[in-house]
Amino acid sequence: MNEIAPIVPASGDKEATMPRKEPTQRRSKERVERILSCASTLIAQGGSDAMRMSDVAEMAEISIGSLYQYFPDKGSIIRTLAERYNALGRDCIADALQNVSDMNGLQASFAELIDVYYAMFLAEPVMRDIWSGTQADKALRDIDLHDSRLNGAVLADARSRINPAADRAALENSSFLIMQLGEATMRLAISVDRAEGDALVKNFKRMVLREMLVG
Amino acid sequence: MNEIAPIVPASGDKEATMPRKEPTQRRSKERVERILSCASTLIAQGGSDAMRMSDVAEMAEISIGSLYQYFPDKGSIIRTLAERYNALGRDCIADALQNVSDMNGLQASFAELIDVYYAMFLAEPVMRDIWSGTQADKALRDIDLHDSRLNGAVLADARSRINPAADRAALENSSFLIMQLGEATMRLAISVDRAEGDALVKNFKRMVLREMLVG
DNA sequence: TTGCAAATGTGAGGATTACTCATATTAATT
DNA sequence: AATTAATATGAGTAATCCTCACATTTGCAA
Repeated sequence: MNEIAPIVPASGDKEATMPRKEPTQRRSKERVERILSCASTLIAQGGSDAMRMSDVAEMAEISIGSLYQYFPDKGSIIRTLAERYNALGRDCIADALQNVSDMNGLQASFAELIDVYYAMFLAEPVMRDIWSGTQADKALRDIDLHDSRLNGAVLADARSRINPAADRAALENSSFLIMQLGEATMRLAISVDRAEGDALVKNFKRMVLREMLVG
Repeated sequence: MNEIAPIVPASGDKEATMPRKEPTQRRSKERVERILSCASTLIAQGGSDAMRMSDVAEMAEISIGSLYQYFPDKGSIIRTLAERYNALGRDCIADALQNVSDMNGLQASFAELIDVYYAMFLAEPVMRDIWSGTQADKALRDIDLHDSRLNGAVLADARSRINPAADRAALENSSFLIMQLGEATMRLAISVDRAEGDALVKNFKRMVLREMLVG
C-alpha cells in the first residue's frame, strides 16, 4: 500500500504515477478497464486481502509484468476502485442536496440519502470490502477524508442556504462529522445482523436529522 | 491475522489457542509480558504493519520459535494488546457511569469520559494504531464490537435508571451506536490537525449529550 | 514494403516475512 | 542417575508482492 493512485492513462501530465505514457490509447484504456473489472470480481469473491496480483493478471489475460505497467502496486488498484465508488456517491449526494431550500426538504432528502447508501452497502461487496480497509490504509483514509470533506461542503451549503445566519465554519465542521459518522454507521450496520443493522441506521437517521434541525 | 487470541497461559482449559500448557508458570508468564511489552514498543515506533515477528523475538531476546509457542500468530499479539486496552477503557466507563442517577450527572460524566478517551487516543500511539486496524481485521472488529456492546450496556443501564419508562431495547441500541460513533469520532479526530480534531470532538459531544437528553 | 527505433509485453526470479519442524536443551519425576 | 516430558532454537518453507532483462509489437521514415 503506497502513495497515490493512477486513475486512467494520464493525458500528458508529467507522467504522474503511471509507469508509462498513453500509447495506442484504445488498447491501454481497455486493459485498465479489464484489470479493474477483474479485480472487482476477485474482491467480491474473497475480499481485497485474498485478491492476488497474479490472479488479477491471469483473469485479465495479461502478464503480471503488464499489470504492473498499468498499476504500480496492488494498493493503486484498490484506490482506483475506491475513487470510482466515491465519485458515484458524490454525484448522488450532490443531486439530492443541491436544490433543497428548506429544512423539511433537507431532512427528507438526507433521510433518503441514508437509505440509499445503506442499500448500496448491503448490495455491494466490493464497496464494503474497500470501505472496511479505509481505516487501516493511510492512502485510502486520505481519499476517504477528502471525499467526506467535499460531501460535507455540499451539505454545509444546503444548511447554510436554509439558515444563512449560521456560522459557516461550524456548519462545515458539523457536516463533515455527519458524513464520517454516516460511513461509520454503515460499516457498523453491515457488521451485525440485518435487524440490528436496520435499527442502528434508523437511530442514526433520527440523531442526524435532529442535529440538522437544532444545529 | 487469524482466529482467537491467547491472553495469558491458559489455566488448564482445553488448551484453547495456546500451543502448550503452563509450565514453570513464573518464567512463561514473564516471557509473555516481555513479548507484549516489546511488541508495544515496536508498534509505537512504526505501527503494527511494520512490526516484524523477528524483531519482536530479537528484542524480547527469545528465538522466533519460542515466540510462536506463546502466540500462535502475529494477530494474536495485537489482539491481546487490544483486549488489554479495551479492559482499561471498560473500567473507566464503568467507574464513570455506575453511580450516576440523574441526567445532569450522566451528561457531566459522559462529557468527561469523551475528553478522557480523546486524551488517551492522542497520547497512546499503540492504541491508535490498533484501533485503526480494527475495521480491517475481522477478529479485531469482533473484539471491538463485543466491547462496545458491554460498554453500551453500562450506558443503557445508567439511562434506564434515569428514565425507567424508556424502552430497554431502544436504549441499548442507541447506547451501542453512541459507543461506536464515539470511537469513530476519535479515529477521525486524530486523523486531522489538532484544532479541527478538537472541534469535531466538541461537536460530537454536543450531539451525543442532546441525544441522551432527548432520545 | 522494409527496416529501425520506441513503446509494450512477458514471466522467471528476487526480496520480504509470517510461520513450521526436526533437533537440542532444560526441567520434572522416579 | 536415568528417563520422560516440556520447552527452546533457528534454518528452512511457503506465500506474495514486485522487478528487470529480454522478447515482441507498433509507428514511422525512407
